[in-house]
Amino acid sequence: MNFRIEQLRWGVRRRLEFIEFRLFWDGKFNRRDLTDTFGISAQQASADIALYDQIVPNSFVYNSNKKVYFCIERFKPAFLTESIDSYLLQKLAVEHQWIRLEDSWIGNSPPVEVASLSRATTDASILLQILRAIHGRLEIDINYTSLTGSSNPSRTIAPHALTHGDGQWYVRSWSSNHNDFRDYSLNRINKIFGSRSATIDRSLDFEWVHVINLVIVPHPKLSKKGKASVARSFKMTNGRLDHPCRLSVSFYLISHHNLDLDPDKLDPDRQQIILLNRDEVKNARSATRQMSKEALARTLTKRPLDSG
Amino acid sequence: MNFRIEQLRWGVRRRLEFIEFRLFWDGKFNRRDLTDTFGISAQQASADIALYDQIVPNSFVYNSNKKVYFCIERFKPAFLTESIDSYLLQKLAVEHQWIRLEDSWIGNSPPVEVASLSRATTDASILLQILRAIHGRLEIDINYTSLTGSSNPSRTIAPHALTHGDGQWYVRSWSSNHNDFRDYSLNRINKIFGSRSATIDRSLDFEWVHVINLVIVPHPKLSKKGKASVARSFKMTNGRLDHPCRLSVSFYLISHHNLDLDPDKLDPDRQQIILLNRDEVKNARSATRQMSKEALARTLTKRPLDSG
DNA sequence: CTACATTAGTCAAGTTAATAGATGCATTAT
DNA sequence: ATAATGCATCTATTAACTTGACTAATGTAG
Repeated sequence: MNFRIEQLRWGVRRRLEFIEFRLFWDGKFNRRDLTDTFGISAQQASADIALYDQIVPNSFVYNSNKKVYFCIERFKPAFLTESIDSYLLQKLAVEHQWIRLEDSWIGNSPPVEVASLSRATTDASILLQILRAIHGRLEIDINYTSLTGSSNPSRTIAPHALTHGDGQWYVRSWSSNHNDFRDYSLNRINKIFGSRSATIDRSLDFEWVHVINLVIVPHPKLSKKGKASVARSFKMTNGRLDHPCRLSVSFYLISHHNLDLDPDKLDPDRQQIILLNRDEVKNARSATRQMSKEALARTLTKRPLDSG
Repeated sequence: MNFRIEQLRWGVRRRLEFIEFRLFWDGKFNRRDLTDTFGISAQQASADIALYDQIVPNSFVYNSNKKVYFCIERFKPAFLTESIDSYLLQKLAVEHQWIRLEDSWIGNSPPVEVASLSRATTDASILLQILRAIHGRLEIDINYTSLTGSSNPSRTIAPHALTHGDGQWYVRSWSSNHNDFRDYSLNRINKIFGSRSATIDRSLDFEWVHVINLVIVPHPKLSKKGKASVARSFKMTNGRLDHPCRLSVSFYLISHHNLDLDPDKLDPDRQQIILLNRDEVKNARSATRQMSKEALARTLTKRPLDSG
């Protein structure tokens, strides 16, 4: 019989994919795994197993002793998109408790330890309101816990984008209180009260709009082999990485990799990479801030803007 | 009619979940979204939409003008048990190109920028062989690009666990060449040739087994408000975080958050947190290394060990 | 050693889910 | 005006899945 994977229904395909995922990464599975994961009957699970055997012959053998199906070495996966990330990503997500173990396809897996400090999570309704505000071009009043902190927690912001930096989510927004564009940490927004149409033109956020090229090279004091290794790890070409990124985001990258410090301040092993065009980036940031301020001053003295 | 969500079949449930996900996070969806995502017919999609309407009444209205279903404010989701993470996690994974946009449920979403340097990915077959080695308690010969590097790239390691630190995956292993336990970066393993039964007892990896408590507090030079904010962000209780972690993993945490530096070396805003029991951790590490060495010396002089 | 639980496979009968094909209706683009 | 798109709904048919009944191999408790 001739089977075409594409013409299988979505549900069936996912189950066969599951069988393959387990076979590939765990080297084994049994019928129970299927019935538990998808809530199907034992008969249907048997049928699926038989179907997979037809589509990918010689992929497993049943060991009636241990009561599991073992994979046959060098079987050719037909469903998996061969991305390693699907496995490691699921492991990471499970370890971080981002998803439940039951919702992942990870079966028997080795001990894993994830080095990270867990952060406070944002309330879903807060994120939802932020998304609505971004979409509807709204200006919202928030209760915010600032780090350097004025005593008044009230802010009025007009958010327009999300940023992820260093394990945290930020919302890029116009701040009516400061008359410029800033990042607000999602999990420091305690409450949202009141909203109205925004009067600021998002395209005036020059630090967001302006993309700069970070030129990154291995730390010069590393050995030749060390440099080559770091270069490969960061996917550099000719020992150099050109990483374009928005000015407003460059801050997180620079701070995360300590790229703003003097190269001698930390060990080469620790530092690993340095920013070649440090001054250029620094100048671009201050120049852009200045430009932004002037542009804002011009538009604000004329009339409030609302971008279509 | 009475519907119970639990008795719906897996495939149907996922589709209704999808409708709700889009309604909740995007505020809208249309039939096309369903047919495209799940490869079902238009008729079935219509049926699903009608079914969702029965189960969760007053959740959406059809706008024949714009040809989309819009969510009704304050509808009560019935399927999404998940938190905010299901949304942000998917966004992050898509941005990192860990998963394809088509495989996520993210629809229309705001601009997002992720601050991170992409790392080289590991070959699936390498990870697979590592997993097999961990599982089968094997010792493997690898070709490894070390950072500090001897000129000979060959190593013989007996891996026993995976570690994720600072954006990279490592495999915790016994090194026959160095006679101790070390971390090997997954994407610096170029090739695996040869394998045999391991002769080392994993439980002798004291730095892995030993769990220490990292005592973390906000940077003392932060303002009172700043401290409170940092405390909340890191989910501290009484302004203090007790974070238990394996000694071998503590290194990544400490280095990532610059916890080994003198608190004065970096700005409080930048440093944010400090490690209160720095010396204790340091001593524990060297003591454990010493203990490990002695234990190894004892067992190796007697006979090769193999843990059951 | 027997009795029993577990895991698996299969056949048959019946239900539910999904498809194809066809019709109508409303909106938007040409 | 005409074509194209998106949705709803009807009928007939097929594929997917379930329940129920029966068989077989293995491991374990008594």
